[in-house]
Amino acid sequence: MRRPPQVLRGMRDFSPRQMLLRQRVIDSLRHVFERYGFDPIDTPLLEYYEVLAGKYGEEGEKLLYRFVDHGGREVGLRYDLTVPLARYVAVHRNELTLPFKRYHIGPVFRAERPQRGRYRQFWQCDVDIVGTRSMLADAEVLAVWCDALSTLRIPNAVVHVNHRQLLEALARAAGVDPALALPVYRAIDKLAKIGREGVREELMRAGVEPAAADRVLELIQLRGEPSEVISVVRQQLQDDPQAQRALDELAELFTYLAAYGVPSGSYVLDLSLARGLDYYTGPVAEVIVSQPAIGSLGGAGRYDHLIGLFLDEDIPATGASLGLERLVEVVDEYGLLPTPGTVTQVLVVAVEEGQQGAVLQLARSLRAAGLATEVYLGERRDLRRQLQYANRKGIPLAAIVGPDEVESGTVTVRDLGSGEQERVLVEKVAEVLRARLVSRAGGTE
RNA sequence: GUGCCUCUAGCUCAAUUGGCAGAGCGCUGGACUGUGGAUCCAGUGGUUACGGGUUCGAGCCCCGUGAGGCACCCCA
Repeated sequence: MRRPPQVLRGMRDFSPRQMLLRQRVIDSLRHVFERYGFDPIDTPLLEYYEVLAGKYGEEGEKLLYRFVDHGGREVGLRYDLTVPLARYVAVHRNELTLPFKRYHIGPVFRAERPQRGRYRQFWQCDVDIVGTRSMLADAEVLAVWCDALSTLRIPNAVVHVNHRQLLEALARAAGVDPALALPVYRAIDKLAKIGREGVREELMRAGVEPAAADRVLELIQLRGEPSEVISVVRQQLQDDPQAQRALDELAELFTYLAAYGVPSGSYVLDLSLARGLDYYTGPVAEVIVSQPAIGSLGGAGRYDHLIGLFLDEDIPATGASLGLERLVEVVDEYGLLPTPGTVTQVLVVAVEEGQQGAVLQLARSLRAAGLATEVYLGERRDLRRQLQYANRKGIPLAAIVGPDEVESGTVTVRDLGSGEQERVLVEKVAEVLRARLVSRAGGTE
């Protein structure tokens, strides 16, 4: 037997069932996004390499797919949807009414080593608000996030919030130049994974004095009800004006978040949260889910100077991203969205070859009535084979036409799930099928 | 990008110290000429991921490549 070719590392095919599930998740997200007035946009998968270069930090840069096209252009596959948005805003600046709210759902590429929930091609689902510094925008983006997560009924998802400038204040508290603070952030971010002592060791290794390390540890261990954490940190960092400003912003953000009606249990202020992407400037957030050990479902944050890299003018922006594959992983794990293996709702079958004409005619009228209708196209069309096809494919209903039915102007409707069967007049078939589909859907929920 | 583990039929997995490559499920046909999913019977299944090496002999040992997984790094 001939060996079929493999797909590229970190890239996958999707079966009909998988695609139907992915589409359902995407549909839910789209509906949530649109309910807040975000409009869709799309951008090319390929950008000039220059557009992407220097936006993601040293580590991110290595993961960029980069090549020269046949015209000798240096190009790159998009790494996220945020930088393309910034480029889009720069290009279409004069057509946009600010604040500009858009959502964007599509594939991005990172040349990483694949793992569960981590692929080289994956989909991001982003909402962003461009053109306002107001914390109202940051709050709205997080409110949309929480709405999306609860719409999908994702269990145990918690939004961890922090502030970039608070992180820098921590680095200062540790006696490290903010510009050289990367190892400190890295250590801080591992708190949940390696624990207090682990972080302490790593801070020391980064050259932090023991006393400063203890002070940092004390701060990052604060987590929980935002207003309480904020007041404690406010005292601890009272000599740091930048930290005070960040705390003001966070206080405002959390006030709005509550006003948006986001349940207080779905987010925490977590001073140990660090995010790697270079472009973040203000509040940052991450959705973390405990159950499938998949890490974060999404990242969010304010980036007030990214768009300015493409323009003379600096335009502030904030946004949030969800990873489709990781959402689907959770949805799968908990069976949150039972998905059929086919879109087909009805198979119209002929008992004998003589009824084939009647079958095609019935199929046509069922399609006109809006039902996803199939006829069996195989060469051997005995009844058994056709029902077997319906069963294997997961088609819920069959409409059977035989000599008796033709003679009496009826159709036999068979429910493949229950095995129930009834004879109905041709004119009523669509109605009866629809009723059965509804009761099925109602029954399985 | 670094380290470790894995790869046997479409799927899930067996195969003694290196000695003829197996089972269940699936699939095909039949028991069943107007009824799928149950049961029974029969049949179909393989370059052991790919390429090389050692050996009288390799699924098993060695090297390389590819893919998957775990950790690191980083992140969605």
